[in-house]
Amino acid sequence: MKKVLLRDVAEKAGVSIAMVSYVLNGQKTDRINKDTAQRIRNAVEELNYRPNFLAQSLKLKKTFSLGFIAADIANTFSSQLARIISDEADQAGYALIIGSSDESKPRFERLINQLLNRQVDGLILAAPEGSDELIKALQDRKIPLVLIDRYFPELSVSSVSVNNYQASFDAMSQLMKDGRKKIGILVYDTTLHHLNERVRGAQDSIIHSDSVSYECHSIQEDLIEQEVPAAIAAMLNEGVDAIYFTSNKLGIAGMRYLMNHQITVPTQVSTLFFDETEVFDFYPSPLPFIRQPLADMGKKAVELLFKQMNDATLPAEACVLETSLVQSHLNVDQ
Amino acid sequence: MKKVLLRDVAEKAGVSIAMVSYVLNGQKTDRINKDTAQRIRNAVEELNYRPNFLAQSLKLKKTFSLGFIAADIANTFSSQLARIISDEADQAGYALIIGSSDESKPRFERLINQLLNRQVDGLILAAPEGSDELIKALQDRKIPLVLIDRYFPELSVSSVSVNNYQASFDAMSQLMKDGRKKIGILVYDTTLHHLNERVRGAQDSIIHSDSVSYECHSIQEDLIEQEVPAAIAAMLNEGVDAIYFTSNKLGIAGMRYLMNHQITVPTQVSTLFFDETEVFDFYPSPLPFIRQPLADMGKKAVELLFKQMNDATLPAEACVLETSLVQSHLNVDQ
DNA sequence: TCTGTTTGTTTAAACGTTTAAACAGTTTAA
DNA sequence: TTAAACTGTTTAAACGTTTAAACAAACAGA
Repeated sequence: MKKVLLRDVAEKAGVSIAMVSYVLNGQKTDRINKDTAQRIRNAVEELNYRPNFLAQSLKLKKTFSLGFIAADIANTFSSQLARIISDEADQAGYALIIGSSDESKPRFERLINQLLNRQVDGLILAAPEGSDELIKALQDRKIPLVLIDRYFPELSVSSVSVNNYQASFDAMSQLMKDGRKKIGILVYDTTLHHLNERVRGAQDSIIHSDSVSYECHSIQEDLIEQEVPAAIAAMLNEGVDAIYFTSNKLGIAGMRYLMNHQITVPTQVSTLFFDETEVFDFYPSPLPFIRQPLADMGKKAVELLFKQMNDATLPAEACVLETSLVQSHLNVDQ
Repeated sequence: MKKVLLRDVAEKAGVSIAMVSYVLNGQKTDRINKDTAQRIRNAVEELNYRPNFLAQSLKLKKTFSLGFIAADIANTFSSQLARIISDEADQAGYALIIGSSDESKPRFERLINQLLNRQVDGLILAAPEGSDELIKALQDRKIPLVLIDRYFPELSVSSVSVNNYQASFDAMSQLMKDGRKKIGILVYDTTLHHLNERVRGAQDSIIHSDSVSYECHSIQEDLIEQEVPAAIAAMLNEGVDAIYFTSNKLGIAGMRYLMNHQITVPTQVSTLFFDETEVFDFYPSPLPFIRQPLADMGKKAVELLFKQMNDATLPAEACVLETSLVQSHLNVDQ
């Protein structure tokens, strides 16, 4: 079962391979004889010819594939994003190669090199901590590139993100309006700007009111299962009456602790999550959370990327999308 | 910022491009002058040369990439599998291109063609309903291929799956041992063999005991949100005291219904799930489930695929892995 | 001195496409 | 009648690698 080549089609149709190529690519249609064209199309059909993508790409210097490096593809946030980006790319005739850095900078760098070796036409990146110079270097090499979720304020690179500061600010206002007096904030110990913005927004909001206080606990990403329980225990000890989880993984670890210790929400302590997960469905009470517009983010990222691919001289564009504060996940459709 | 080519390196080192290629690929090491080799390596380093993957692949007729088509990448089962397969491929120096058929056969076919056009070296497929002839055709074309999760008993293709029948059989035995008398089974209305095996195993198990009865409800995949509530309502009406959800999506939809109607588990009705999800963490009582050995499945699939890629004449190998019945997800690590 | 071997390197074809340029034959315009 | 323009098709170079084969120089054995 040999591979069918352009040459085989040409032979069968009794023409040169150039003719087959022209017909297949719809070029010189005004010049080519209708009968010949039809003969070629028939041969293509009969032999079930499929062009070799590698050869095409090599010649055209375009692979019609995009790369997406997620922060952690096992995380719902990433996988849903991947799904949307994949669909968008697909619709435009592009394939998507997905990688997961697992928040490791060396791994991130390796993946980028892999993708570039494979000559992807553009990159969508959820960049891990400390990867700013790396991103800068890519930009200097004029590689079409869009950051998603995370971004570096000192870098002028196209990006899609949400209003982390405002979202947190508003969420805390809501908690205070609900009468919470002492708010605990859980965040990663990180330099990632978007996460710190979440904390800053929360703090600024709480500072406005002098009857409410807060305490902020930093968690090492790789020690979630140890440090989150400790932090929550400490908070509860301090009389915290609301906890703000600034990421979904922190939230899940936190809720697991609360459940294991029979601490009920919102009666004993109330909670607020950044990001939505299916797990909320299984908790007996509504759990309010900040929803990111995943679909819009993915679509916008692909859109910005295509823009750049079409015109490398275009200036960077930072797109900031609005989040929404959702009171409950339950009973939405029943 | 022009791309650095083999030619540029050769020029810089004052040798032919063949020499550079030989040095880079570690060939003819006994012949090549040590100094020349070093000079070439220096030039490679200084110019930061990266080989063009397309050109390499075209020449070598090998792309060092695998394709994985998931049933639904937004489903935890698929995304975790993707993660494992991706890691395994990565370790072997292969990239993974991921697609999601969303259980649609036409989409599945399109994805396969895309992947083959891109000359992937092998495929790992979670095949949707009715795709048996398609798989057969691929096999006839001698395309290295491993089925995962789903398989077709009438086809002799390499596959990795779990003991669906036995898992269900044992799970039902456990429910009966716990005193359940009337068991409801929820399954998709499908011809997918692995799902039907789950039902068959359950039925065979229950039939053994004449004091226990069961009823089985078939759900249309695209109407889950309507049909699952209806089925559960009907079951409860019939006095069912245990429900077996044969897939995680069915389980989640089912639990959402139970929660919205304040029906508690296991006091009012007990449950059993095929597949594990993070959502179980958030339910106040332990929820028993059948666990599939995801990591083993992914690893085995990659292993079988590599085997085939290395020797196309090898016979198909069906690998059936053992599941485990887990009583509770909670308190495992605290 | 001649032949054969070893060492170090280059030449050139190949992988499967795309496409500018060339070509031959026919028609049109002056 | 001759040149210009058009029609339909082919030729051949290019994309960036790999690698078999050829080559040249140095050396060894007779």
